[in-house]
Amino acid sequence: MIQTRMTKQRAVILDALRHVTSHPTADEVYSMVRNKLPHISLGTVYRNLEYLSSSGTIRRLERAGQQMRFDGNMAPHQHIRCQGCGMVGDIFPPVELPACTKPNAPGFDVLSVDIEFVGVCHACQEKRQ
Amino acid sequence: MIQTRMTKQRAVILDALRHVTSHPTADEVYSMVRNKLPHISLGTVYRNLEYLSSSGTIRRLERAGQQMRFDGNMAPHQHIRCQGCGMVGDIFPPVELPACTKPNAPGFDVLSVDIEFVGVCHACQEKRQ
DNA sequence: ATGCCTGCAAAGCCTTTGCATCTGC
DNA sequence: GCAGATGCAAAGGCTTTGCAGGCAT
Repeated sequence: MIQTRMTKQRAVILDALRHVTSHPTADEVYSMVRNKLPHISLGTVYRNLEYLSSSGTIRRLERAGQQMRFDGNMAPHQHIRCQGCGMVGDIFPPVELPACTKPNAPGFDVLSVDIEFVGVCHACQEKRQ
Repeated sequence: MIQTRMTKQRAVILDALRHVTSHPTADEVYSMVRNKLPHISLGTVYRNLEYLSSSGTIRRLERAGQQMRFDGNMAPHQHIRCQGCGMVGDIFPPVELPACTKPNAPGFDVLSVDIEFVGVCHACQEKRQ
């Protein structure tokens, strides 16, 4: 990617993500930034989220079957996802596998581990009672 | 869900998943079973995969912003996903977090951990050279 | 015989993309 | 000025769903 220009749209999107801990979806980012940029398009939001995440400025949380979510916090941490509503919370500090862990993965070169927790948020717990 | 009938379609889908270690996507399952049931519809495949996974007969792998994949192997194991092509391999035995691990997840009741590895499969390694 | 299940096709949802225009550098 | 970026809208890919008929129990 050759994109380098800090346009108004990109700056506002990045700023919005950094001032929030809610791990918003693309359309949530879209409505967040429309307060400041009423004419921004959803396509632009997607293009910037794609650029920012693949350049390592933000994190993309991707789970198939659900929407992608984005995180402006680059400090090392993990996530927990609510089984009921999909809401994502932060786990800090991150938990680690024992240092000596070597997964048995024939046919692959292991690059990294991805640890995510599954839980129920308080709002969804109340709904269940 | 009230579905209980072992239809020909459901039996063939389940059988196909159990005789394969490739973690196929829904459309891969579709083409696998069309050998035996040429007139099966993709909708039926999706409905059965949904039923079988939510009844705990098969596993649904939903991670990484790609298509859902399905796994007929219910023995405890983990997965590694190729960064390049999305292929999924098995990790056996599963690696574990230290028994005393308690993630700091304010606002959530933790239910489980989801550990997945990221790597590169041999085919994709050769492409990169 | 009943109502769960299927095939077909259309719709839904999220995301990507083509194109003309605009703008940061 | 020019290539990168935008807005708009259409298209794309995967998944779900409505409906009428079919089949397992």
